[in-house]
Amino acid sequence: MLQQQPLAGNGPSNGRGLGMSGHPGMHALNSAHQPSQHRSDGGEPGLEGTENGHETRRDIGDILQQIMTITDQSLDEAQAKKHALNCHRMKPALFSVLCEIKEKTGLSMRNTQEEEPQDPQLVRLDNMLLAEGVAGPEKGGGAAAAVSAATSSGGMSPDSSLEHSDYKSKLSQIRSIYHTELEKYEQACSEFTTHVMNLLREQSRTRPVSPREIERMVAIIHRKFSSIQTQLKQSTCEAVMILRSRFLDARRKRRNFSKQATEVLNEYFYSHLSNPYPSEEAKEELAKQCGITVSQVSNWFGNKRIRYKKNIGKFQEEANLYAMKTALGATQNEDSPHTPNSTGSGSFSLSGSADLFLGVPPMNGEQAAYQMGAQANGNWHGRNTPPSATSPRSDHSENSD
DNA sequence: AGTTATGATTGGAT
DNA sequence: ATCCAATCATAACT
Repeated sequence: MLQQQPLAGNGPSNGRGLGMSGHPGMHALNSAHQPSQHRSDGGEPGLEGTENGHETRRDIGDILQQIMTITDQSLDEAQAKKHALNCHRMKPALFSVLCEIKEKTGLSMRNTQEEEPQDPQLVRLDNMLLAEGVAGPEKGGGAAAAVSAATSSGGMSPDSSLEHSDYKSKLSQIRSIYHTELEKYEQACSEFTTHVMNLLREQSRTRPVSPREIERMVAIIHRKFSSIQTQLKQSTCEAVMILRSRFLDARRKRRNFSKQATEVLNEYFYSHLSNPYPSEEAKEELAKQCGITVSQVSNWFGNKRIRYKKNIGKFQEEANLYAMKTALGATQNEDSPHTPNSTGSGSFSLSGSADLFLGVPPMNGEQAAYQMGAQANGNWHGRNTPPSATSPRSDHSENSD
């Protein structure tokens, strides 16, 4: 490194070998391989000429030059050269000089305490995987907890154990993949680390490498590798999320509500036909009764309203049925219950109950009686809707699917 | 298989 | 935020 500074402004060198050939100080040395310059006595490129300081310096320069150009050589060449240099008499001296220089520049001590900031993303992924039961110590508990937590928010069907086991098996699949990949990763990481450490140890014979430095190098390697780890964790998280959405997205695995639940909902709907908009409390109550969520109740009423409105005729039978039920329930307390006659015209025997409105379905005659009842105090579907609500065929099929 | 029923979602309006 | 209307996706039925 101390040689590099003067080189900086030395443009026209060819780049390889750090442009050593252009160094003013090295210039003389460059010609050292000319046979006439060196080897004053036989083959030993040694310190023989102690009485001649000049020659010694040249020799050192020669060695340095060899070191610097070692990267330009083939592997075998370099290996041979390395060995030669290691056995060189000057080596210990040079080594100590390098150590000294290094000490002075303080490079070995710089940045020694670089606390790892613990990548927040990695932490988050770790937590997530832990929560999903993928990274945890034991399966079963974590996964089941995750599933039940998720289902509780999305409405649980009574017979979802099948889906749960399916989910669990898929999750454990992901889990095993994750673990094998993680293992592979760890193995590769440690392999590479030991490889680099060996290299460094090897190098420490020719250049000063403090154990601190090795430590740092290891840390750097780990940091680099951790991005791979992050990627693995991220894709695992994604897989889990996809799995979850696939299994928990009720839209994909739609289950009809239980008969009893639809019964309850329909009862409410038809007994509040004039204003079928349950309050928040009512929704909660209905949800509890039906074993579904409040939002499912809202969905149900939304669907019901629109479908009822669209084709009232179709729902007349159902409406009558529930009206009858309610009527029966309401008239049970009375002494003189009327016979609920569905064919009779105008059987308003149940007008006593709160919201009841029901007329009898005139099979062909549209919904005149109904609307009277329904609109009497609600008018909830009295908006300006397409006039022919009962004939949905009116719109030409424009399915561009 | 094709059709209907039905729960959920989406986009827009209020 | 809630509702409507259209639409999707699946269950249930024929």
